[in-house]
Amino acid sequence: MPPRRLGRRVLRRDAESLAVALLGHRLVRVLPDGRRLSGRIVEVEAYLGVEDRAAHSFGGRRTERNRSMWLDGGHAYVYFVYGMHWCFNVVAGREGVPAACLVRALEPLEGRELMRTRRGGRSDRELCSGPAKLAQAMGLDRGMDGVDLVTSRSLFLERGTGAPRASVARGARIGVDYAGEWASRPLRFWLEGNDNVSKTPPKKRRAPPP
DNA sequence: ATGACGATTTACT
DNA sequence: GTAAATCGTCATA
Repeated sequence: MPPRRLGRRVLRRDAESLAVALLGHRLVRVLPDGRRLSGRIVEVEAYLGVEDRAAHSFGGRRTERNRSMWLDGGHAYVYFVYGMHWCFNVVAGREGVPAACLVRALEPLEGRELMRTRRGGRSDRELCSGPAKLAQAMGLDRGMDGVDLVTSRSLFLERGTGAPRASVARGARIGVDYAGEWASRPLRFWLEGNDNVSKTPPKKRRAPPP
C-alpha cells in the first residue's frame, strides 16, 4: 500500500490550523523520469488572508502574481522574490479565501544526492533549511504554481507520522518587519530541536529616536 | 514608462 | 553583524 496523501478536508482548514497540521508530513516531488525527491516538513508559517498585513493578499489584493492564493485549499502557491528566489506555499481555506502556509524548511529524505547537486554541493542541513533553499533543492518554480496537491502526480503531500503537540514551537514570522503589529504575531511553527529549521536572520536595527 | 520593493541567501568583516 | 546579489511585479503617472 502506498502512503496516503493529505486530503482536501485537512487542506481546507484555516491557515493557522493547517500550518500546525502540515508539520511532520512529507512534501514529495516526482520528476518526469520517475525519480522522487521528498522531505519532512519541519517549519511552516501561516498567512491569514485579507486582514493579515504580512500576506500578499492583504487588503484583498488580487494580482497576476498571487492569484493562486485564491484557489481551493490544497493547491500550490509558488512565487518569486528578491529577483532570484522561489518560495512554496500550501493554499489554505476554501476557494475565494486567499490564505496560505509558507513551507520554510524540510528535513531532506529522498533524493538528497540530486538536491545536493542543485544546491551546489552543500551539507545535508543546508539543503532545505529555508524557503528558497527547499524550493531550489526540490526544483519548485513557476511551473508548480497553481498545481493541485491533492490530484497531481508530480507534487503532493504524503501523510507522515505528524508532529507531537509538545514538540511544536511557535514564534514571530521571519522577514515581515514591514507588517506592523502583524509582524510580531506568533504565526511561525516549527519542530523544536530539528536541525533543519531555518536560522533566524539578524534583526534590523531601528532608526535612533529624534 | 518608471521606480521602489521584496514571505531570501550568501559571503564577508 | 553588515551588505550585495538581482529582477519580476505592482502602483503611480
